[in-house]
Amino acid sequence: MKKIFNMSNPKVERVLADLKRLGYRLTRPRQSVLQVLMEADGCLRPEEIHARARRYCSTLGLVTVYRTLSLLSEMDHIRRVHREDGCHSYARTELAHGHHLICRDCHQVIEFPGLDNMSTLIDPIARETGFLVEDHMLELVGLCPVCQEKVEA
Amino acid sequence: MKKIFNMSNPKVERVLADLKRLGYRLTRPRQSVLQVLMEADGCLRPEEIHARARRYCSTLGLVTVYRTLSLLSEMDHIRRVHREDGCHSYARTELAHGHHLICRDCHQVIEFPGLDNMSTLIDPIARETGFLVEDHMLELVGLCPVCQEKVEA
DNA sequence: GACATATTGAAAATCTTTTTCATTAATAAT
DNA sequence: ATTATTAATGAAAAAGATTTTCAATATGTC
Repeated sequence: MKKIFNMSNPKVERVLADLKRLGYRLTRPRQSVLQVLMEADGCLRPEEIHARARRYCSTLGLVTVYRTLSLLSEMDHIRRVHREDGCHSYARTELAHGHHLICRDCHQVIEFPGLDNMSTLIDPIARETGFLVEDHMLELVGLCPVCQEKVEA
Repeated sequence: MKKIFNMSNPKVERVLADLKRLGYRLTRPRQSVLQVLMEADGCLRPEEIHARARRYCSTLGLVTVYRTLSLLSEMDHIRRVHREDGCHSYARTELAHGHHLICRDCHQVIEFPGLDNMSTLIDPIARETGFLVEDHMLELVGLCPVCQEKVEA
């Protein structure tokens, strides 16, 4: 299938090429979910992704959204973010990589650097405890500047 | 109601006193859940807590486990820990406080210090982004020494 | 364009967690 | 101790999120 969007987004292109490379089909439902994820500047819940992606593929089912999220996660093009309520959100790896700052009001996600500091934090702990640390998750939750004003107003 | 355990656990005692102070009743179901949480050295899922606490209170329902977990969380005697699969586990605050190191195999939780380092990590980020950081969550996931050997064996 | 089959959507199933509500039991008053 | 008050409980049902099943569909290949 040909691409369904006229204005090609380089991020989308890259993932499509990768899907193709691995032998996956470039279906309309997949492209619609991908497009939504790549044009978003924050993390989205499966339900939100479904709603938005329907604008590009009206027959899209929620199940396919889950399946696509799972596929894209495995390929590490998106990352799963844990929400306080126990559900999950997803954001493109670029945003979710490393650590993130999540606005509890607008759900905007900002990535921040600090990976170097992390290993200085983690290494001594690993040494002391004998743990083999395979992964770490740091999430800061708070209010972004815009939502702070909303609260004050 | 009188305490249901002969050997009193000081951690349990302290929470019971606090419950009493706040006007909550010291019921057998509550005491059984509390006992399980305070004698555990790791984090447990509601289902596991239910299974274990039934040994002390055979009529205990899962619903009451959830209600008690929610109450004890609010009182900050236990903390909720996010699991990779999206479910939650609970551990007494003593264990869960600050940051934790979770063994992905045996689910043991080890607390580690490093809170001081955290604010040196967080403060500059808050300054740069304008975010009001209200909470942070750092979880390290890996293999504890015992489970590392199990894998190698 | 036709074929083989990966992918899809809908419905049903799972699983965790919450809500509802009549019953039970802890506490305080007697 | 007995009784009254009402917080707390358990069972069942509801609510959500996510996964599985399966027949129908659409993609990439020949």
